[in-house]
Amino acid sequence: MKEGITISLEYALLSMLVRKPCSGYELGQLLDVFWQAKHSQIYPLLTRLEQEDLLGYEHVEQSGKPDKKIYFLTDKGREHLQKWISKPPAVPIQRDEFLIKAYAIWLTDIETAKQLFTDRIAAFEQKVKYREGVLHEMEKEFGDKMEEITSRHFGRYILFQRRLALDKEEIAWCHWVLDLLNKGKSPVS
Amino acid sequence: MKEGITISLEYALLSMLVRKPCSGYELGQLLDVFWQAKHSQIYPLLTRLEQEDLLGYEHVEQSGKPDKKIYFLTDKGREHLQKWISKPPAVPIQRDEFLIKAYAIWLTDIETAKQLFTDRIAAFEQKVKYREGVLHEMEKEFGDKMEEITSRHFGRYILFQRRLALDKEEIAWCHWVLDLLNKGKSPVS
DNA sequence: CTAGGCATGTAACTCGTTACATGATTGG
DNA sequence: CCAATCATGTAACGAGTTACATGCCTAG
Repeated sequence: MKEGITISLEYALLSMLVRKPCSGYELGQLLDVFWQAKHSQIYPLLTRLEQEDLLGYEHVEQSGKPDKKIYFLTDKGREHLQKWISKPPAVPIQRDEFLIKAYAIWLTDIETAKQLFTDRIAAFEQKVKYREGVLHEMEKEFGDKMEEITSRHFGRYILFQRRLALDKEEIAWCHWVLDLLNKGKSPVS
Repeated sequence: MKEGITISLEYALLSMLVRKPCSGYELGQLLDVFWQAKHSQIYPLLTRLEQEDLLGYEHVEQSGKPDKKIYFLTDKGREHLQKWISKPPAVPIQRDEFLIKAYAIWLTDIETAKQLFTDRIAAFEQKVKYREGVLHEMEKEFGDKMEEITSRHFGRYILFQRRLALDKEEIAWCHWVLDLLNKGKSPVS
């Protein structure tokens, strides 16, 4: 009893920690590529996973900064994660307010519409820059070793490549929409 | 007081209904392009929005099928939505278990990894087919009228184009990963 | 004859966010 | 001096899911 309360975040944490030990704080940041969670959800969950012996931790004292707990995966945790991977994944969900606004964009004037899309482009260009930076760092550090499935950096590498491609596609789409908006505006033909 | 409890789903419903009146059941299906919600969340919300005079509804009797309520947007609802559109959208979130599995894929054997990605491709090819079908229907029905921002179908059109492009990009990425997996496997060089 | 689609609703629960709480250090 | 970063935690609430409930019709 009490077992089996799933929670995908649980596996998200395990999959991060199997690559390298992290503090809860660090996990909150790294998680962002494929899952979003606030620290208020992460910390209690880490405590629970530690109590279930899926994780262990080491207390690290720091000078000038608060102390931290570095969590690592136990053998039990590794097995737990491994068994889960081959099971069929749940259907993906995406919640993006921008898309609702885009759906109802015909209600607004062209200027407001353009503003929304140019802001979107700016935001995504920031992301692209950041992803490219991370990928550049990874390449410097690991070379094409991470292109091998046996590398513990393989997963992170392919996910950053995916996000990058998707973000670029989103930008391209925004430009396409902006072109449509401009076409409608011009009083030519 | 009591005002301002946000909920993006509220605006998702309004933006659907401003295009055309729908039943709660229908909304649940149409919503899928940009927001996912179960009927147990939709029905009570529709009731609330109706009580707040943002929506009205008409009771429609059907033969062979259960009766239904066709909801429509009131002027107040339209204004409410319009005001919201120009405000900066919340940061998007995506939760996809597959990505967690992809992150930890290096833990598994190559066959399991391949299976995961080929299943993903199959699922997304289904989606692409469906989106293309919908776009085809839209083109037949409205022609390039929907490429104009003043058309009430503009939003739906651009969102389907977006989803289609993104799904295709996802498939391309999966193939790229499969290539990497095959490279590692072949005992050539 | 039974599984699935149409159609609406409520109750109980879990997942996830916001707000509260603390505190030292660094950069503008 | 104020904001941000590092670092961890709890409490209260809101958002979203699962399960319960009903009932008729159609296709395999």
